[in-house]
Amino acid sequence: MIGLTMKHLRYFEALSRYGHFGRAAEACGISQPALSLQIKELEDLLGAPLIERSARQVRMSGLGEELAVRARQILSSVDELGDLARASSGTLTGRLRIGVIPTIAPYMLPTLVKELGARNPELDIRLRETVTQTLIRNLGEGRLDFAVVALPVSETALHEEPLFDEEFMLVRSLKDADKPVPNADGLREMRLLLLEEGHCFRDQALSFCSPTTLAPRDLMEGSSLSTLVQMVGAGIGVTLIPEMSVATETRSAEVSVVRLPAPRPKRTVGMVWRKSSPLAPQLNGIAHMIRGLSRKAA
Amino acid sequence: MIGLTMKHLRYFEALSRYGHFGRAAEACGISQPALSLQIKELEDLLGAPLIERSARQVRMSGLGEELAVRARQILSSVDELGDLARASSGTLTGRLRIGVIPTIAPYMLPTLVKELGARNPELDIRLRETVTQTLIRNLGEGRLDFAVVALPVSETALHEEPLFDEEFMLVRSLKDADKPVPNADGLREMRLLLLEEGHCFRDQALSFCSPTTLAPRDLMEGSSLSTLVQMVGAGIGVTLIPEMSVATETRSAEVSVVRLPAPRPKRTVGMVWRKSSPLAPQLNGIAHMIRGLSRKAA
DNA sequence: TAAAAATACTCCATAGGTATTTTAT
DNA sequence: ATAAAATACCTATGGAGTATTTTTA
Repeated sequence: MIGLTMKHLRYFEALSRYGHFGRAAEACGISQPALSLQIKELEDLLGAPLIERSARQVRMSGLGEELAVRARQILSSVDELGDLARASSGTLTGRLRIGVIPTIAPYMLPTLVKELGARNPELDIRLRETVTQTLIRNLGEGRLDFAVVALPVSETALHEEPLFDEEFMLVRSLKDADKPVPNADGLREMRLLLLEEGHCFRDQALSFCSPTTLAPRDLMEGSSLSTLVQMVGAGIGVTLIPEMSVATETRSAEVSVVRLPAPRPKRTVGMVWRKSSPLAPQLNGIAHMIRGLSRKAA
Repeated sequence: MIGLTMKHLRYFEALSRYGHFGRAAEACGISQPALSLQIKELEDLLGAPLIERSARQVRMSGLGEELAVRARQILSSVDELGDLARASSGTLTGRLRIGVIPTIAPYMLPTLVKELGARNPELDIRLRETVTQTLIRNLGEGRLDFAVVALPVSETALHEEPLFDEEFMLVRSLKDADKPVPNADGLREMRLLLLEEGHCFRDQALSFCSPTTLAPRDLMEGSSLSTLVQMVGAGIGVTLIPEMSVATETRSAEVSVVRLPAPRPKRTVGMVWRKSSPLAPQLNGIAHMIRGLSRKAA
């Protein structure tokens, strides 16, 4: 493919993403005709139509779809070259894009960002908080440098670096504080407050209460651990929260927190990054640092 | 990595390959200063030195080595985009680069090329005959579209498509034609003629005669099956050759060819190609065609 | 008729050429 | 002294802009 340029790929990728010449051109910071021309040139180069032009909508041809996928891979590899160069300087510099799931972010980010910033003053830290599924996709697309999630994620292209295990704690109303601590069977009889669909912590908590597909008798949903704890405080039910969130979430709530009996539910918190990431040595360093921090906190 | 172009990668890849600005420039079809400029620009872009300039020799820095590897991968992915487009036309067109090992090439290529050419008049067939190891490397580098070798090759990036199994035949002097057919143990007592190092067929034949590391008592080497058979004809020893070569190689030689007793040595002949190859459907078609040809020949 | 893509043209940034200088052996 | 890379300078290709036309829902 002599004659093919990065611009061809960049512009075509944008077109496939937006499905609109004008929008794609804007995203690329060029004019619509400029993009049109480059796309046409790309089609000439490949000798086959990439989009079905019906003047009102942009539809990818089969070849176009396939090319878009490959173009994304190539562009992501190219972007990694920049990381490679920055990583070679040894120290962590430039931009670092971190993704964290919502049930970890509020409790870990403050110390993590503070430490990272202190040790690498040059570092431009960008954060993204969303569910595991989205983080994994973003990693694959090269839009994140690493993510902190509950392991395993089981993606062959990603490296998993365990950080620490942590138990789930039972949160219940103060007036239940004297009652015996329930086991998994007991929990199933209570009104259990859970995060909404999409959060892995919801699934982990559920799988503890009902290893089978049997759902707990009564179940309510909230969108953050904070909300759940507040609801418990209001006497609406009980919930499970990870150990690291206890200090923050129960500070302003009138609730009782107890450790559950064995088999104690737990999750493994870890970092994940692309196996191809040139930042691997630095990321391992960060993992080491986090382990140090969590040991100090414990 | 905004601003990075294919040219940067192409030129740098050439420089890393030739280790010489002038030679690399020539290979790229540009002048030496033009290449110098592009390399310098690439270094500025990445913000780090890629080569150690000591005026008399070009040495890659650590970063340079790593970049060269990644550049090769990217360029090879880019080259595949061209195949993708050609493949989308359904029929096999353009250039098809085939690699075949020496113990298959002379017996299979004539019919293969004839059939392929007949069915795809537009096809520009390029051939390369060399040992498996080199073919595999060439495949990985994107310099071949597929190869015909003895399976398995066990490369995770490559797809293996078995074509047929074939036995090894014993070739001995005409004056031994009446003697009983030796087994593996018997073979070890004879003077065995083998291909020189590097040919997988040599290893396959050896492993039959001496499953342990025990080498046969007496061993001589030749550089082609043809030579080996001629040597046998001259009464120098015995040798093993694959079934497909029997017709060709024994036509002009005064030798006796017999099938060996069980466990009969055999090899699996198959095609291999990059799992990412867009030509996969067409290559499967070729595999199908070859199976048909070999059935007819049998 | 209105929104979106394709054409027409103009301009300038830059890739690449030739000629030359610098550098290290 | 010489081979090889860097520098200087010039040219021309083509990428991108604005203005406009074509297309079809």
